[in-house]
Amino acid sequence: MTQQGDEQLALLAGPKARKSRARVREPAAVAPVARVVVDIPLAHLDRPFDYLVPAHLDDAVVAGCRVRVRLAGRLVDAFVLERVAETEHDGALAYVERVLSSEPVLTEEIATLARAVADRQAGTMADVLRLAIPPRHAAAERQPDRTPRDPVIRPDAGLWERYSTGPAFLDAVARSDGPRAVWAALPGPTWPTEIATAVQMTLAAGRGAIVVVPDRRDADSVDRALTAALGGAEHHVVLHADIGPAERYRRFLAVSRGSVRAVVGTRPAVFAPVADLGLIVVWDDGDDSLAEPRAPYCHARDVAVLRSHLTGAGLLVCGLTRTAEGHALVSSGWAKSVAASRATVRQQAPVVEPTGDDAELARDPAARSARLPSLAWRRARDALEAGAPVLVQVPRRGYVPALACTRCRTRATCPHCSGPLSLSSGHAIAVCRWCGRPAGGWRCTECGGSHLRASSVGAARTAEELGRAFPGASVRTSGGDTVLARVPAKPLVIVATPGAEPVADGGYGAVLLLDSWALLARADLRASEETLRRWFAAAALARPGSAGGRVVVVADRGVPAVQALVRWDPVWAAERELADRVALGFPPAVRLADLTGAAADVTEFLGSLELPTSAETLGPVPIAELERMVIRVPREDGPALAAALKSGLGGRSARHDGGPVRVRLDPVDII
DNA sequence: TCAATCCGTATC
DNA sequence: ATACGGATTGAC
Repeated sequence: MTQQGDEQLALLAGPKARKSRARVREPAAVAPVARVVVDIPLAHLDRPFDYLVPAHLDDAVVAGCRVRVRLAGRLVDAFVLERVAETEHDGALAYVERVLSSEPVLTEEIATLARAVADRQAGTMADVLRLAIPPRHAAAERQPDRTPRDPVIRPDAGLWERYSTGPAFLDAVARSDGPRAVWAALPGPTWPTEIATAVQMTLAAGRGAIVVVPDRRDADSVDRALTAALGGAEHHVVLHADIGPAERYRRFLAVSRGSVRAVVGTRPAVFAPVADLGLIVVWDDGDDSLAEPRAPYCHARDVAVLRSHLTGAGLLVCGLTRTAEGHALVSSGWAKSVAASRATVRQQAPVVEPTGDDAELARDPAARSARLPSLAWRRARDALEAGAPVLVQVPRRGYVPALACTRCRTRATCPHCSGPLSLSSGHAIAVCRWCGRPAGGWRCTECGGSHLRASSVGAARTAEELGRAFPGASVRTSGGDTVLARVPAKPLVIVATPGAEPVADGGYGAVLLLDSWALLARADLRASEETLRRWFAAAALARPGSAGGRVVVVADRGVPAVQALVRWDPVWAAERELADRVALGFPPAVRLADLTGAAADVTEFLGSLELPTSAETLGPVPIAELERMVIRVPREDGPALAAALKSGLGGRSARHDGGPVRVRLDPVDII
């Protein structure tokens, strides 16, 4: 049947074409059908297609390799999922046109994972594979493999003994039990070493490990710790954008060919084809960098959860703070909590002192002009006099102001859907950024106040202003393009934006957290969690309280985020955050879909969906020239929601009607 | 009656 | 996307 098609083609094409195609193809004798996934980002083509393997490509077409096939008349790239004996397709099969490389870059495990991620996100497998498999670089394939050498394993579980359930977790890793844990790391610079120990244990058990981190800086820290733990740099690879395409593919091959069993890297590393995976670590899962900004908009933590679920690999979701999503894994019973006892925390954490921003300003005139509260100024001066560096965290510019109660400063939320309220310029009445309803007659849920104001976004104090407050100390800034990695144990003032705080040798004597309102008042559902993340990241660089480490946070003592910092209790904060999200109907307690596009397109698309009966639609909200609708379903209906969206998108792209509608599930930045 | 064009559908 | 088939339209 299939040969027929080929002969017909030859006849119709006439002598000229026959000349260029001298060879009449015939299918391979064994398993002549290649099931492929085509690299086309169209929802309705997101399924396997069968092609015949011509006899002359029999050896070259292997499961997982890249090929070129003809689909609807044009040549497209595809990955071979498997070779099978028969097709279920009714029509004639076309032949595989070309083999780009026989390198099996798509393993069965990653194919299954990519399918699951696409299904969860209402996206296509092709989009996921574009993240998971780097572009080919022929030269790298020709390079000989490194011969794997067993790493020197000298497990040192000491650091993990500081956590009550830490040793149990490591034991389970060593037994290849696939333990799942959510770990709140103690402050200080040891977390990369603790992660390296867990990786070491995994390798010692004969399994592979992946560590996913938000950025290059963290990748470098874990890289150093792994090099130290494994007795050399040859037992692991580092994956991030800065290494370039050729090197990226070379390292990918080292993993897929099995010469390296440990990987540390940014977002895409969660898809690394590590064989016999024993552990996935996701560090600092609250960082936005772990969320894919383009389709399929997946979050590395969620991918890791799926991968752990599909393969039985262990999972360690961790950070100095804990996200509501991380805590949900604990509260559902799927993962265990790993945290230090209160006594250990008191030993390791710095002393945190809040001071209101309306508190007494420092008497020193220079400190006054920098608007430094007296307490902050005194703590910094004491540290500098003791010869220790001081870290000042200032926020980046450009936060969208939200509305808050004038009386008690509680952030104003929509009475209808609990979305954040905002005032757009020229409008007197506050409007919900989620459902678009005007919030007339608003009342504060905390104090009953009825007046709103835009939370002021304090301008970041300049380094010069702060420098004048501490004559004699030199001031350095870290942020933007100039990020410092380390600073010496000298009386320096370091002004840094969140995420750019350098590590100080021996720790900072004092850490000042300024402009907290700018952080807490962000028009973002995750404002509180994010603020805490940034505070903990900076505060963790201070010396322990017993060694004189002090943290001053300019914020109201009564704010829960401040309490969490003072008590150094990220688990308590996460419990609270999750409870709030359950009460308000936010992820991860529910699943949200964000549909954004031209108003008519969004309306039409929404109308075409066969949503689960539990679905609640919110909106529309104008977003620039476009419009946003939000669909909310209970968590258990998440798969049904994703399936409905996928099928709706499939219909749309098949009929190519209407303009583009962007569909994101549980987007991190929804406001 | 036939060609040109439009629309809908499948793409292996 | 793009290619194809069947329906539809319009000119002779």
